[in-house]
Amino acid sequence: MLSKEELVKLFPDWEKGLYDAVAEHAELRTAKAGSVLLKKGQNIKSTMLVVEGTVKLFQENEEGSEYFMYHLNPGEACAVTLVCNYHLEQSQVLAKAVTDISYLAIPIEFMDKWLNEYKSWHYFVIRTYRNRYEELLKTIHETAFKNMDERLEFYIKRQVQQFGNTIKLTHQDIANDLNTSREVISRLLKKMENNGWIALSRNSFDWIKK
Amino acid sequence: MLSKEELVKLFPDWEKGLYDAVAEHAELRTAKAGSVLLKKGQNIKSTMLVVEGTVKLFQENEEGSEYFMYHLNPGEACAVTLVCNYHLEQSQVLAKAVTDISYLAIPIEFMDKWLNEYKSWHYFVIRTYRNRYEELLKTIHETAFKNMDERLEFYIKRQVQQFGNTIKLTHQDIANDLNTSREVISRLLKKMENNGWIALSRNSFDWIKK
DNA sequence: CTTCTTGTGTGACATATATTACAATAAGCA
DNA sequence: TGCTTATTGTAATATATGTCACACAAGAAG
Repeated sequence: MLSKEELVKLFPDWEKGLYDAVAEHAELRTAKAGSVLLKKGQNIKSTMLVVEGTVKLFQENEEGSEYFMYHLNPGEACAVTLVCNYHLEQSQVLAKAVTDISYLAIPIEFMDKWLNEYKSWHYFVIRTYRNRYEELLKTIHETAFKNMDERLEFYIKRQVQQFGNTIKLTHQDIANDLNTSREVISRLLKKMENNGWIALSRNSFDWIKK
Repeated sequence: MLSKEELVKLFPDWEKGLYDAVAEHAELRTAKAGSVLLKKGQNIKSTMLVVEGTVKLFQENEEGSEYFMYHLNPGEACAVTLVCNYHLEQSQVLAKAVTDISYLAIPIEFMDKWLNEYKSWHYFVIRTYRNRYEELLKTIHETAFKNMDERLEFYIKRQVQQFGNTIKLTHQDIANDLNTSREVISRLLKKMENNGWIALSRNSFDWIKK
């Protein structure tokens, strides 16, 4: 398990007893970059709190296409797994590790209990939902109003904010995240390069726009 | 104000003191069908709990285009206005009355206070966020993966669920909600009529598919 | 070095949706 | 009643995106 100091660093607003409860009942797990943490339709058995690395959240459709929604970073929780006490809830989303990650897994039976016992947990849950709700609003805004060139630009900027100016993704990766085809992304990236926004190479490119 | 009985009916899971607090501090307001309750960018001064009628929530873009996300019904709250205590938060969404409505307006200074004092309010806030989060997921699913014909079908079905088989909207209304053009909607509705799904008339149509 | 696999570039074409233009009709009102 | 306006129908055309086909290049594997 993590030391109390590490927990405090990641989750600064919790109360004392909550750190102890987490230390006692959470399991520290790791996952390799690219691995699937939660599938759509899967029964939720535990809550996930990110400790290290980055997680990507997707909407998934019937044919298995994925649509990128937002990132989860250390200190953040997967909203969908936070409140699923009563109902045997199934996940509506797909979660994947982008990098190698470690996370705390807490059996969902504690969720209801902790909501009752720890005010700071309650606030944590609300803050998590609020933040994710706002991320979804942004995603809807892009998807509903913008053309692919602008959506790609927004997507790249999110990547830059997460990982820095070098984006280590293939055109196919991006196409999957935006639910379009590789050719469309290749063409638009080429246009961005001509505009001096990016420098293309194989398997990656750099955001160089000032 | 509403009687305690009416409050209990609308919000069955609250604790005793919360009904009293609401009775004391909430203001019962009304608004005409079509009126704007909350604009994007507007400072949030009070929380809205729907008492009667239906409210529509939109995403709004820079040019003032609107994109329909979901309905709010009696007993439901506008998520974005629920947690905005600290920051002088601005609304990210647009809310409009679909029908004549009445609602409870509670000054936001009580939000933080009540979170501290009433466990049932805390649960109410979490449940609200969770439900709205799930509505947004559905909206993203439609927008990201489906073509306009399927999105229109989904849209109509939501209307039917809300208001029954007769949909009192012009083609232009629907086009605005789906961020497309009137002609597209007219063509698709005509196709649905040919398929025997709907019966068109002026200013309204009926869902007749079995 | 050669071969194979994966990623990228690009043209041609198909399709979905957006835009423009205009006619026809029902509803509302003077 | 007749005029006016809002709504609907529909064709022609433009644009954005999706699909197919194929060439070529960079790395990986042998």
